[in-house]
Amino acid sequence: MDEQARIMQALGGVSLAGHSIQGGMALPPPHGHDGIDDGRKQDIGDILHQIMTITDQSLDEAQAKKHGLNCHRMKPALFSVLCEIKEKTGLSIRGAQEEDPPDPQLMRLDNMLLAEGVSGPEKGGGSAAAAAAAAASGGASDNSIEHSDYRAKLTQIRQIYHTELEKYEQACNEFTTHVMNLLREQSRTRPISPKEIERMVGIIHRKFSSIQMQLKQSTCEAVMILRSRFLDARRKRRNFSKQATEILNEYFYSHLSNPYPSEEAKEELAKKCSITVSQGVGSTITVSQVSNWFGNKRIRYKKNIGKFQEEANLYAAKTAVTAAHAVAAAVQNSQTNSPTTPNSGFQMKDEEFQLDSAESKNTLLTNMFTGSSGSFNLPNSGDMFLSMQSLNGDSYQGAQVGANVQSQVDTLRHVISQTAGYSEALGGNTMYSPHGLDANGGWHDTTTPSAVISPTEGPGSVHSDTSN
DNA sequence: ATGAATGATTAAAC
DNA sequence: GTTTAATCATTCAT
Repeated sequence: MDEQARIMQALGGVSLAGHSIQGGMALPPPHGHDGIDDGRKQDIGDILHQIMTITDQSLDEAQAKKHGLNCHRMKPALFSVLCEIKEKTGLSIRGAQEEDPPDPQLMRLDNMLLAEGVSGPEKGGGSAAAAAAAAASGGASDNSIEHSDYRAKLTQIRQIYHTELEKYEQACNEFTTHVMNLLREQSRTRPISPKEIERMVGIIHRKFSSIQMQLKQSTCEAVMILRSRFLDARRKRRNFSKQATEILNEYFYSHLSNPYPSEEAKEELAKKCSITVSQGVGSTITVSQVSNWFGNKRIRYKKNIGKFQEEANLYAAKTAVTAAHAVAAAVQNSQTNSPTTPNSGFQMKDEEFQLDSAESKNTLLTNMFTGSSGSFNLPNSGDMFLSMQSLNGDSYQGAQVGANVQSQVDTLRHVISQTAGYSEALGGNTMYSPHGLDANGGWHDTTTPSAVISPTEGPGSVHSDTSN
């Protein structure tokens, strides 16, 4: 009967997933031993000794001894004596220790695991299914794509938790069965009431549930760590790629008078930024990230305009090239083409000037406006600004090119105004307020005349709907 | 190591 | 819902 051996092994210590059950698991000593006077009868002493040591014997030995024990002539007498003693000592389970009070900490852990979706009903199948589902719905919701990684990891934890829990449960049942068998067997040689067995089972279950609590505890910890690492995105903040920042800055400085991109514009910016960065490790940039960026940018720009002047000039000049080119194209177009078909001229590919004239025009414009020496003062910046405005508002009113150019007017305006105030700002006086910012520091509503919606856009531009 | 830059979060206001 | 202002936490540059 190898069951005996297995019980012995089980009693020696149960090892589960690294946790070993030690101490407290041993069977309680048979009751009433200390009630017997020493050396009452040699036979009894022998039998007791055999009972005590039977578990140490090998299988065959034990089998033989047990047989001998059961056939011993004194056995019935000893049994009744043991029964009597046991009754007298009255150790027969008092109160059965009431039902274990629900441990508040255990309840807390249970609740948390349930709330985290670790111990609750399985939703979404396996980890792969969950991840796939998250990825599938990613296009619709930013949340799920952001948290798909988190969910995958959570499912992992959940799986580990469940398998471990099952293992514990199984081991607990196995162990209980073994102990019960052992006790039943022993009940033939010593008196054991069903109550006692019940109590033993209770003890075993308590031991195992304390181990389960450890498991729950560590699972909770794991979930907490996961939470803090994944849900708090600040922990894994990555800087945007150079290109993405450039795109965002371009938009910002070319819409300086009203740097509040519409939802649509944000989406487009996010798409653009994501495309340009798609190859790299850099995460795709979401609409909410664009919103964050603009929020940060606005407040930081406003807070310390001086610090952003260089950058502003850079981007303003950069887009000013586009604007200038657009204007030039428009002018040329209006001169050479029929005003009724301005589009054909305006849609002239940007690659042209980006290839052959971007460099020269860029430096030209930059030098012209900002003055490479840094001391160049634009005496008639206001005139230039006005001329620009009239260019846009009057000469081409009604023509769609004017609408398109409008979005660049901010840029030119900015370059001009920034240039005008450049030395002052560098001197530490940041009192000067650039166009688009009112005295209170708010972006006033520059009433852009019907020009905000541009039906024809250059390849590099983002749909700019400044209404709203 | 240290401070600046920067993306994200938060509360409060609209 | 969005925006502002303050703040946090990380990354980058020195």
